[in-house]
Amino acid sequence: MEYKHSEIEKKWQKYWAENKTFKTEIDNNKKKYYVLDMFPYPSGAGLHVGHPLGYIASDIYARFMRHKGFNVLHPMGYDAFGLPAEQYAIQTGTHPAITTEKNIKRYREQLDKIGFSFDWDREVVTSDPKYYKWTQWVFIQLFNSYYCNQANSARPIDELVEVFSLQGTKDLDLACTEPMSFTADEWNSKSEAEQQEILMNYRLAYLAETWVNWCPALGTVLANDEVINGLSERGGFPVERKKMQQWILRITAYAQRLLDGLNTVDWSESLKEMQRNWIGRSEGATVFFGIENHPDMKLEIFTTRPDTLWGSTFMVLAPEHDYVDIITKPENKAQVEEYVTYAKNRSERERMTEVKTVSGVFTGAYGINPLTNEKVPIWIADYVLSGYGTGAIMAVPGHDSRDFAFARHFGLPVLQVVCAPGDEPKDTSTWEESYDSKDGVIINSGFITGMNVKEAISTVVKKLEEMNVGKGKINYRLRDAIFSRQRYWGEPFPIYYKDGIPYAMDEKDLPLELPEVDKFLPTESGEPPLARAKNWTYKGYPLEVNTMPGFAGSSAYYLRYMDSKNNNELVSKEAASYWVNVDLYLGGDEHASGHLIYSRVWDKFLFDIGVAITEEPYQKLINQGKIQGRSNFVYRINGTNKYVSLNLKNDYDTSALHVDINIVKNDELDIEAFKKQSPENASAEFILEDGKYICGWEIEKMSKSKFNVQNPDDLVEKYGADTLRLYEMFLGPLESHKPWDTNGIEGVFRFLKKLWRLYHDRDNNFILSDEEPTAEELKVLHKTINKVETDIKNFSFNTAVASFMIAVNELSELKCNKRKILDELTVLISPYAPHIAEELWQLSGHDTTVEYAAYPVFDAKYVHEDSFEYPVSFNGKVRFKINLPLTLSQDEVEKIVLATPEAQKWTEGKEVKKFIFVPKRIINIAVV
RNA sequence: GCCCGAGUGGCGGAAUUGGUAGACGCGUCGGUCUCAAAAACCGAUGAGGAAACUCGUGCCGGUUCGAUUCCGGCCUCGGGUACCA
Repeated sequence: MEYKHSEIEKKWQKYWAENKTFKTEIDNNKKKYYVLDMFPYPSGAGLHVGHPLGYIASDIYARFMRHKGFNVLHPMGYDAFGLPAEQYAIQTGTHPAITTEKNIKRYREQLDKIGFSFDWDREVVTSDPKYYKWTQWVFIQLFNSYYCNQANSARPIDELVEVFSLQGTKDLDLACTEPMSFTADEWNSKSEAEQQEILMNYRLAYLAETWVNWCPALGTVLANDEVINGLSERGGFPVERKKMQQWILRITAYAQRLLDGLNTVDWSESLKEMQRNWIGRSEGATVFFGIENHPDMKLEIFTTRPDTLWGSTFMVLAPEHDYVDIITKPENKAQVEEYVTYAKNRSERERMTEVKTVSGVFTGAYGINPLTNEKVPIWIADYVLSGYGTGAIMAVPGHDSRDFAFARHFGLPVLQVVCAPGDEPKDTSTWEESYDSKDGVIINSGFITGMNVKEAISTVVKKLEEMNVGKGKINYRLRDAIFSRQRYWGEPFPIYYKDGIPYAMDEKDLPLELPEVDKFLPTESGEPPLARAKNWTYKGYPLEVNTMPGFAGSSAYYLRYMDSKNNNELVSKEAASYWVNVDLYLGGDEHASGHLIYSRVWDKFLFDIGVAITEEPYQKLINQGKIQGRSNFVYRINGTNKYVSLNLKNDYDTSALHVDINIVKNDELDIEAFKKQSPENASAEFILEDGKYICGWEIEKMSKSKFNVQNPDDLVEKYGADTLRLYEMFLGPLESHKPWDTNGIEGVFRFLKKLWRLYHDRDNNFILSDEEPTAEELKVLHKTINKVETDIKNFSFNTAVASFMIAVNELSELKCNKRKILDELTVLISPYAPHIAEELWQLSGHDTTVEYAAYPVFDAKYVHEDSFEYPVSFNGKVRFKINLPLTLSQDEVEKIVLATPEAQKWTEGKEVKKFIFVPKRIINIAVV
């Protein structure tokens, strides 16, 4: 009568491993399906129950699709480069490779216990030279490429060299750092060093001096997505702006394609929106203003509202703008310098928190509006950012809230040039806010007066272009990605310096392995740790001492899984053509502006150079919710060693203390276990309610210090992997964030015991009846099959678990232990609880015939007792039995079924809305 | 501020295109078995009411024979983002 989960689970895990049950090969007779999890960073803390949530869901889907006859690729690996192992190395001297290997081993043990159907033969580890050889290879390709805006594709840099030597920059539209223009003759007369410097302006991986996010505490620079509110994402340390020479990826070249691609993928609307915001496309125009007393200079500004040119009453430069020194009048110099110094010394964080403070200073200079020839004062203010647009704006206080606040603060004039539809122009001195809306009619604006805003914008842009004082322009918020880290534990750059000029290593010399160093710290002169390595040279030239950032190794790993053992190519044409891209990708939404952007850029680049087959790497993406911690508290009466139960604590003066959730069950404290925890606890006294000590609880982040970390191994040991799998799914919708709470796990465990008992007698002998199931029993089965399949397809894994429970309850009530029911039930449940399913399947023997049952759905009227009618859909009572290949989709099955004489006879004269198909015997579980 | 998302019993959460709100599980209460406990099983469990019945899906209003679902206006809580011109 006993369900021995640990015996069963060990047996099947061993069987799967020994038989390589889940090993996947290219099979052109089967349709492919690629299920991928975001691979984990193997941290020293091991897995907690939050990690497997997504893995369980993807495993269920992978197993389900295998049953459906697909050739499923479901790999796993490790994102193994990262800060924690390096910081541990700095503290202890242990090489990060050793720490990483140890952690990976632990992760693997933990993962294996949960019974995942990963093809471990395809495992990748980003810190393995065999793997990062290809990360370095991609970097070389990026270095050797430029982006042609006309072709909208990356191209080999050699091609550009040839073009330059023939026509210079004439007729070219290239993604670049700074616009350049030169003739073929000029190019040809330049030295090697000069030419290389120019090429750097166009390479997709380039070296440049820029403002970076420098984190002194971590001793490295960070990418924009690694900085949150002015603090480092990892560790929460302050981040400063600093000008440094860094490797950068020209991801902005792909901005538009990143945006367009979002329309072709099946991602959640919120995630797509996050990416759209991060890319931040805005359409507008650049306009050249004249500068009084500087006839040879033009001040370029960017605006999204060229229609408001007549309403511009002043201009603003960012404090870092190059023109500040040049145009400032001598009498304003002192004030301007003071302001620039003030602005420079404000940290990013201060600047962010003091957004509402208006500050600025007048330069004494005037700009000249190219359309109106009006003179407008030029100010300096830090609400204009040097990094966006041109670092200079024309201020239109009447129609921009920030300009409005500035104008009011400094008493600058406000003009109205747009009028709300159906409204009369109003005296701007009475305005309390600007009219920012684009819905309106232009007034007081020369030749565009009377037009609507949209019309006016295009008319002005046309005019600006005619007059050669501006042009239409699209700006993106997206910035190029800083790609250097001053760290040891990352991929070395395959770059060496000859006379200070960077060159890519020969591909055949890859991988460039990480060198040994005596310490994992920067050198005394502040150079990155790799500068400590002896003989860190290539062909006698010094090698790059920075390493690549965390996102390097994770940007193309999905391609590598397709062909992970291939030592000659990142991925073979054959493998890439068969597997194409990821059909289902599961992971957290914290990667929206990092990994999921970089990875898409790499894929597009690899597509451009003919390695990847599609432009989008991840077709469908699901963000599983984070599992939060649920802490338990005990209440100690202040100044005593007495603890009072939750509902009585208001009668006392108490302090809440975290208590280890592992000694609390359903919020009831295990007093004996508590006493054993420490000598102090041993003498504790308790004030109980109803003979129990009830703990309080709160939702917090899962962390060791809060004693609320739930380790999956303990649960697997106690309840088994099948219970854990079912319970994690049962917890709630996959995508919502939810606290971990073991309060309900017993219910799921009970369900599995019940399932086991359905086919076992009191002495734990397997019992099975060969009788034909009754109509009632079949109804239970088919209802469940239908519901569970629909749920899995909708990724509604929690409701599917409920259906299993209902089915087993009903079958228990019917005392049904029929073979036919068991066979199908086992297959159905196996994605969720594979171990028990395998065991029951084996005990019962199997049958692999495939048969579809088709239920026509038609409209009918339901007559309510209150005598009104409403339409409903009913499942038809007639059903078809047709033997068809498993690989067919529902649509294909429908087509075939509808063509049969049987179906035509039945559907005659009836309005059949759709058919529901239930594949009966699905497939042998283990041996795929 | 802006952009998303969500508010349903004591708790986690269910409810095809509007159609018996609260599936399933936890907890609680009662019972069976037992010397007893554990395990297991059975029953009850949104609120009020003896009952018939009434009220109930954040709040207010609307559409409808009928609204958790659709529309308008608010409130609250999450998440993202932030002087992007």
